[in-house]
Amino acid sequence: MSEKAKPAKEAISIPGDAVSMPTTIKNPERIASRRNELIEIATTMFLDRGYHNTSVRHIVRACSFNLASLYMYVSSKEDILYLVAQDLMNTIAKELLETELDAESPERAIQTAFAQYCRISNKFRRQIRLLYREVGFFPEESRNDVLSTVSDVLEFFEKIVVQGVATGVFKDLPPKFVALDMVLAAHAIAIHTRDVLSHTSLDDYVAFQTDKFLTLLLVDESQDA
Amino acid sequence: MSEKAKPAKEAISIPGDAVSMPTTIKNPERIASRRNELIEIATTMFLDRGYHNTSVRHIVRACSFNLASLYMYVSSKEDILYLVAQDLMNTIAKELLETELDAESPERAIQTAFAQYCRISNKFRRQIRLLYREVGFFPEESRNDVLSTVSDVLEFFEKIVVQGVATGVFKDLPPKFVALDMVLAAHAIAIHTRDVLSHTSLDDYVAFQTDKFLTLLLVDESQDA
Amino acid sequence: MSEKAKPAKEAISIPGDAVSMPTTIKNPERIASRRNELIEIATTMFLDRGYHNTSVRHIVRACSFNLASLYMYVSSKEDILYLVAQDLMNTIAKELLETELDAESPERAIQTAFAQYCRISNKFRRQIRLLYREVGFFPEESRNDVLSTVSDVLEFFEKIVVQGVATGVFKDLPPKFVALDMVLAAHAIAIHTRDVLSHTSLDDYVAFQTDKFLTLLLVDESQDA
Amino acid sequence: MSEKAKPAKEAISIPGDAVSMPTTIKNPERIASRRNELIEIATTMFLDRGYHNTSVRHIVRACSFNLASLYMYVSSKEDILYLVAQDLMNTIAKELLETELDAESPERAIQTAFAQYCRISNKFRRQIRLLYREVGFFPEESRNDVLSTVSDVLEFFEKIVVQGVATGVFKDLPPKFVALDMVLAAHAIAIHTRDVLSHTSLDDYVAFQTDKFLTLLLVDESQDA
DNA sequence: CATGAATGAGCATTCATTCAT
DNA sequence: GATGAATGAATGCTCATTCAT
Repeated sequence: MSEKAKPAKEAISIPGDAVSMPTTIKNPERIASRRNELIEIATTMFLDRGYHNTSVRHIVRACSFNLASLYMYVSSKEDILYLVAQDLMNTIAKELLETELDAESPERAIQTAFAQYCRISNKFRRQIRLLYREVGFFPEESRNDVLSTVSDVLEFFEKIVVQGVATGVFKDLPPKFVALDMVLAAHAIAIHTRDVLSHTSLDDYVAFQTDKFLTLLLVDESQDA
Repeated sequence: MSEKAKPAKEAISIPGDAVSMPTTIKNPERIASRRNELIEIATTMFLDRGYHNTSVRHIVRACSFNLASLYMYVSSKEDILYLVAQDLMNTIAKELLETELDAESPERAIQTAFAQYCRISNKFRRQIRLLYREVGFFPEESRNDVLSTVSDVLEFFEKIVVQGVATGVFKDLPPKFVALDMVLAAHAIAIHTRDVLSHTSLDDYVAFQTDKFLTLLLVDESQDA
Repeated sequence: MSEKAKPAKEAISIPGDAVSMPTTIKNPERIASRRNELIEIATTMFLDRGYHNTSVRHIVRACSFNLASLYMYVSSKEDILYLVAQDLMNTIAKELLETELDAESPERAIQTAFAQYCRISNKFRRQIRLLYREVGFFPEESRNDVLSTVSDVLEFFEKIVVQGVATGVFKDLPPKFVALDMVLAAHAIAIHTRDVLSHTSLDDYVAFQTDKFLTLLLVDESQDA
Repeated sequence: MSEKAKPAKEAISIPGDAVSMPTTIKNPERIASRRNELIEIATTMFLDRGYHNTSVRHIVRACSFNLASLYMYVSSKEDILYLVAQDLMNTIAKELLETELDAESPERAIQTAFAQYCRISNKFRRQIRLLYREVGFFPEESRNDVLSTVSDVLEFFEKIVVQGVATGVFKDLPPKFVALDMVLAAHAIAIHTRDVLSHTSLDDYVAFQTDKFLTLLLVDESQDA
């Protein structure tokens, strides 16, 4: 590499590029920056008013470019939703998947991971609500793409369970169901905020759920003693 | 009650009456029948095409009355959604609340109630999805009204847990959280159909969840002996 | 018929009714009057600027109703063109078909009919140009419908030729081709106005063409004697 | 001519040069080649989708240069249509004008010329339809320019007639009208394809028309015998 | 009480064209 | 000369809602 080479070139990730979203624009950095602006603005608006109550005009009014330009970076309103959803899922999943787990103890791994995902669910409450609401309107392909990130999250928990079972620390319960249970318990913070938080604190809820999962998973505790 | 009073008066329940939904129409039976027709027709359409892709014109085309008349019985498109949501929640809650439970055994009561609610969630998958999606857009008052029925469902489970704890059959776990867990586990059938049903049957899922809840709730049987 | 009956009821002809152009409007007279207004205004504009350069907004600005109302009487911009084309063709064909012909003499019938159609073609020059231009853009069904009126015109001439041939006054030439020739010669006044009128008068042109057709058609008179 | 002058200078004919079509570009060969590329590509598209349904973007996507460059060689979308129309007319006229005629016999000349133009009209059906449709929208100057080529075609026939009349082979009919008749009869193959071809073959039509014109033109055949 | 007809405001999208580089 | 990117203005059409009758 020469010193003058743009070393961060690889760092530019173009939103929507994964699933081939066609553009006449040549400069990838420009695409990235325009789409990112779009994502930021549209996310807020979709969160505030919902996808269907937000017009493209409304979005673009808050952008640094104009309506016709918008259509140089996305090819439909749905594309914007897709961009937003993908970004949301990525942010959420990334924050979870970066969590450092205790490789020695599945028990502690579960505790850490679940606590982390609860924290994330709490932080991204509205985003998760948006995803629950609007992903259903996606066409096949995009929906699958977005849901694949949900699968990543599920797998993250699944793997911990599988490892726990493999090392004899956890009972032999179906890992998929256990993982789903955990994800749901965390999502409930976003989706059923009232029911979760009206009577106690978030910490209490997380503590209860953690206890529950460990009780279920850990092999006979009485024998541990 | 005057002699001239219509004795069946109580039998007429006017949809939407709970939460003030103003009308200039005097005859309550007319209101009830019009609104019921509306609910029936709109429900199908919202389920098929979604709320936002269904136009008021489209709805009214299938009704026995006309567009202008519709606005004598509801005051906006949102009102129709509210009517539909309320009806859906009532149907679902009613079907659960009618379940006959074994008053003697909280264990069997839980089994019955949970199995029943899973059956309901499976039967009303699309309806539950519709509710999850659209209720968030309701204004305060209507949302609370619809969600109060969710509370009824939660309480139904809560009471069983409370009773089980009271009779010493169940461990002393927070009943609200346990109830929420159960409701979520059932809703997952509707909301996360793929994840729940792709690898096993509904029965397996229900069995797993039932086991889980009983394991959690029942006081250590081995020590009882 | 009672005296109070609306005797002219049958007289209301709804433009576009022949080919089923759906409407939510119930009152047929209203449909007729709205569509007629539309036809009158759109015809002028299509004539002035062409179909593609005339926007629905532009048309409706000159109407007594508004954009949304327009779409209660037609279902697309194309429908307007169809209405206009149909009306043009009907006007033209009607004016021709009403011509009283000398039933005794095919020779005089041809003279009268052709002269009349030349007069019409001259009067409706721009309309004929419009039809030539835009009919090609119609979808199958409407095009056939409009072209069927052209066939009526062709048949009008064809019948005269056939009768002339049958009575031995005309030579046995293919009537379809002869009729087409006549129609084309008349249309040329509209389509090739420059070439037709730049060097002589319309009368000269008509006289030339009439002579031509009679020369072609009439069986050798000199030999008859 | 200087020695350095490009000797083939005269060979480069710049499309659109006849009628002032301004350009900032200096190199005439470049203009010619760009415009020719444009003509080739746009012709296909106009033929396939019509002028109004073809966007400048669509055209340029198939070109070797880009949108902004296009506007260095033409100054509007209409210019492209003009270029195309001019080229179409030239191609058609050239193919006719190259026809070798029997200088001795006006009769055979007419036969050959008309047959040839019918062949051309059949070959270029869609092109002729395009011209009929769109030329009317041209502004004065360009229309005249395009129509002057039509005049060339008319004159081609006119001259034969004039010569026939001059040599006493043809009757003294107005040559302009006869020529127009012939051109129209040929164009009918393109414009009234259905009516011309639905009942017989092209050859029959041409034969009929040829007979017709000869019957009209040739001086008293009975006396020839 | 019912309804036929109307409408203002809005929608997503596309266009021909221009200009800074 | 070439081109990537931008943009103002318009397009056809639909919507929820209202009123005169």
